Amino acid sequence: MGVVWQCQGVTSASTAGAVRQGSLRELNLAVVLRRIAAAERPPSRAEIAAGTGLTRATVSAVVDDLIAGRLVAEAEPAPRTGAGRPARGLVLAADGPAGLGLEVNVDYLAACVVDLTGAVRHHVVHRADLRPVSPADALDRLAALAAEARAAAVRDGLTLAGAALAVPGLVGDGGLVRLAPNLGWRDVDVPGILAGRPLVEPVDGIPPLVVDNEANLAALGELHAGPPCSASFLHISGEIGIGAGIVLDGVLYRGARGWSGELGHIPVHPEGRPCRCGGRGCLERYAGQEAVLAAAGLSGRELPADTAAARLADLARASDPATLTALADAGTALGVAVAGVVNLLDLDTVVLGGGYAPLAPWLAPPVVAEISRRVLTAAWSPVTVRPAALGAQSAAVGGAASVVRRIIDRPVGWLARSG
Amino acid sequence: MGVVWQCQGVTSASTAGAVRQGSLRELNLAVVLRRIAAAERPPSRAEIAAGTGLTRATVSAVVDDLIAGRLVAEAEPAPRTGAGRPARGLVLAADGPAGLGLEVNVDYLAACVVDLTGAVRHHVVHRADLRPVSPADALDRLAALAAEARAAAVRDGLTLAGAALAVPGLVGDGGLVRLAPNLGWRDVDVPGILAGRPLVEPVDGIPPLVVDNEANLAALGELHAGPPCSASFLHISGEIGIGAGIVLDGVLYRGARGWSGELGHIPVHPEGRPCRCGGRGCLERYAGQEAVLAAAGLSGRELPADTAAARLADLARASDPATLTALADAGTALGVAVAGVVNLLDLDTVVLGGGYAPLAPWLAPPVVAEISRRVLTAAWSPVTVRPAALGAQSAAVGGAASVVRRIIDRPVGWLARSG
DNA sequence: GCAATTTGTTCAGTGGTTGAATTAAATGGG
DNA sequence: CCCATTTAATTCAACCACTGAACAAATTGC
Repeated sequence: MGVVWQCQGVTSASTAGAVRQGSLRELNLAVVLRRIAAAERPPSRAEIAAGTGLTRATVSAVVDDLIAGRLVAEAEPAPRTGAGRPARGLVLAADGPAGLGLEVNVDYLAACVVDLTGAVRHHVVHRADLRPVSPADALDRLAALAAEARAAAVRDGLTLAGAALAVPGLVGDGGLVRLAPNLGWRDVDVPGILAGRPLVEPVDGIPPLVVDNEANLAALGELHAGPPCSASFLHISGEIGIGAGIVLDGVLYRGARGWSGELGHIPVHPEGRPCRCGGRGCLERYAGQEAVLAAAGLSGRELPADTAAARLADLARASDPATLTALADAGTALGVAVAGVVNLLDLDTVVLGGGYAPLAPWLAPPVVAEISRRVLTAAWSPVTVRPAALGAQSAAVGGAASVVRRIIDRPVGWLARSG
Repeated sequence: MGVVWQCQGVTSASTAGAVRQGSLRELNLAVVLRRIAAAERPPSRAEIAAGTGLTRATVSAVVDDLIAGRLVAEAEPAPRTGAGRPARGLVLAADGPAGLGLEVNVDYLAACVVDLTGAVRHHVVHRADLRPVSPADALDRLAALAAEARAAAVRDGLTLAGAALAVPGLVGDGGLVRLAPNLGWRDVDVPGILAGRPLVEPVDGIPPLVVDNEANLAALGELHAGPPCSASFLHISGEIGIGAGIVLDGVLYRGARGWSGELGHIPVHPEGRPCRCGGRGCLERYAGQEAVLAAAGLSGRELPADTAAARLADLARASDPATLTALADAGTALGVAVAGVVNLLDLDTVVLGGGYAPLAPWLAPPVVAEISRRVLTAAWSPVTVRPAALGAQSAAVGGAASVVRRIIDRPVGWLARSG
């Protein structure tokens, strides 16, 4: 089994939308499964029929297929509501397909398994400074971690249907990592290096390995694996660089070339501090990790990137004046950039993730202040600023969740597998 | 026939996506019609079948329905290509349904009719300073203009299937114009005022009147009525305020509450000139019409808003130094804001529309300069900055085009009408 | 004139939804 | 305890729209 990369979200223009005979069932499988996934408590076949407009007969037939394919299970009877035959509740199966989420970052590797219900079933983290390690060696270690997670999943009766790898950098066509500055990677052909490693079972319609930006996958995690949230939000991953995942109307927006979310280089002081990107006054120079550490009187080189945020949070909790000022200034700069984004996109939620998550108590107030000062429509309806629900490891979880989401959105690929 | 407002792009969550028996034909009607609309030269039934994956038999049946419903017509035989029975080309009908586009702006009213092919069949403009006129009176005059356009359309055998009204302001639920500062409107219930005026024939699935922001409709015009363009772009309407219509992956993004596109209040100098919005250093204060006129030594009050841009263009063509400096500075400020947007959204095209369209020769170079300086990914693939293809009146045309687009995207509503 | 070729139509066959009738499983009143 | 009532889920004949193959139509080229 080879490892193939496939661009996410690209629909072939050739046969786009054509509805053939069998597509009817294919589409209705997805409709019913999505409804089960989105419901707050296990719905009955009758409720699904009433909600979708399909006949009870059709829903029964579709549900039979889903149960036979181990995507759905019948839950214990729901609490009595009144007269009549009791409904049998339907839930997503916890022993069917699962997604494998992987992450390479500056000072750790991670692998996790998420099942259909969105539960994180396994999670392994391997701490190590990966800057001096070659890409091939780093991916070797990652493959070992993945094999470990896979074995654990198989023991639970789960089938890994696909994998997603989060990297802190720009990803181009074919899973090529164009540039991951803090990792020191440039033009690394990840699928090529991992080729031949059996990470997952092949499933029609699910790419065996998707490589994506860390911020994008973290946003997907917030959307699919976290508690119910707004359909249009910005997830900010504050690391050394500042990336953002943009979710609009419930779908991740990747940009014309897949390079959206470069929040770190939004100008906040057009003729301010020079930036390594060639511009001046980029947000990264005011709210990036290095800038905040320097303003707080710490040197970023001394401590691993991952603990930098924790260190700052400790100092802030201890009311260290330099740290409090540094965080307030960073929050203001962040707020200026975010206010512009909110004015442009009319978002109702901003999520502080990555390294910003533990610092949210100090960053959120100045961000909110700038938003209410600068956003025209804030008067009519408020903008929520909150820390990421999944915390720092959300990229790997988000990647795994994006895999199971694909199955929910197009279950026929999985059903065709087991025959 | 009452006038009803309906929010664009909102799919009812209740029956979302359920595919019933008849939906099959409904969806395939749309697939085939879209293909005919998107084709560069009239495609044959066989070409459509090959392109969509449907059978020739199915395509024939679908096309028969479309021809019977006056949405499609057979074109004259295409030039010979070789052996075999010659194909009969299919084109969108020019005598079927059409859209009515309306616009209220500071110093003019406009009405236009666009047919299925995207051709502007009629266009009436009524110049008048509307700032001293009450909303009810302004809408009265607009209704008269609409009646005129309607009569002309009927003479051509066209049927008006829906109307869209562009206003320079924020539009809330129910077509309520929350705030149109330059018009002096606040909480104007447009559908209520126009209620009872027969603007269009009722067609299932097409709201009789959509009220929308001018920048949104202008972007839709660029997308649907202009020459083929990128699927992800920003259309900037530079008037007294600066609005933007955002098209992502071929669909207009309206925001969580429908208030996206407030480009004018993106901060470009966070502690710079105070703005009437309450913030400081908003783009509008550096690149808005009033700011540019003042920098060029002209007073905005003297001349109607519409001719201000033309006046500036004249002066620039005559190499007036103050005007050239003013435009260069405005372009730089615009470029700073746009660079941030492009970094965030990874757009490949920026369209200068509204009052910026005639000034594009002077504004585009500094915008391009800021983009190439500040956008990380500009090195890999360039960003196009160009004037709007439809020019200044694109909002009305875009509104009309958005109506016919609805018919192309869901023809069954129209077909159900004529029985 | 005839074979070759491509387009478009006809028609029996089939997959999947529909709607009504039927069975299943509970509650509650007499 | 029995039975009417109520709601859930299944069964089954009917029907709609697509499928695939065969056929008719229209043109080129030998």
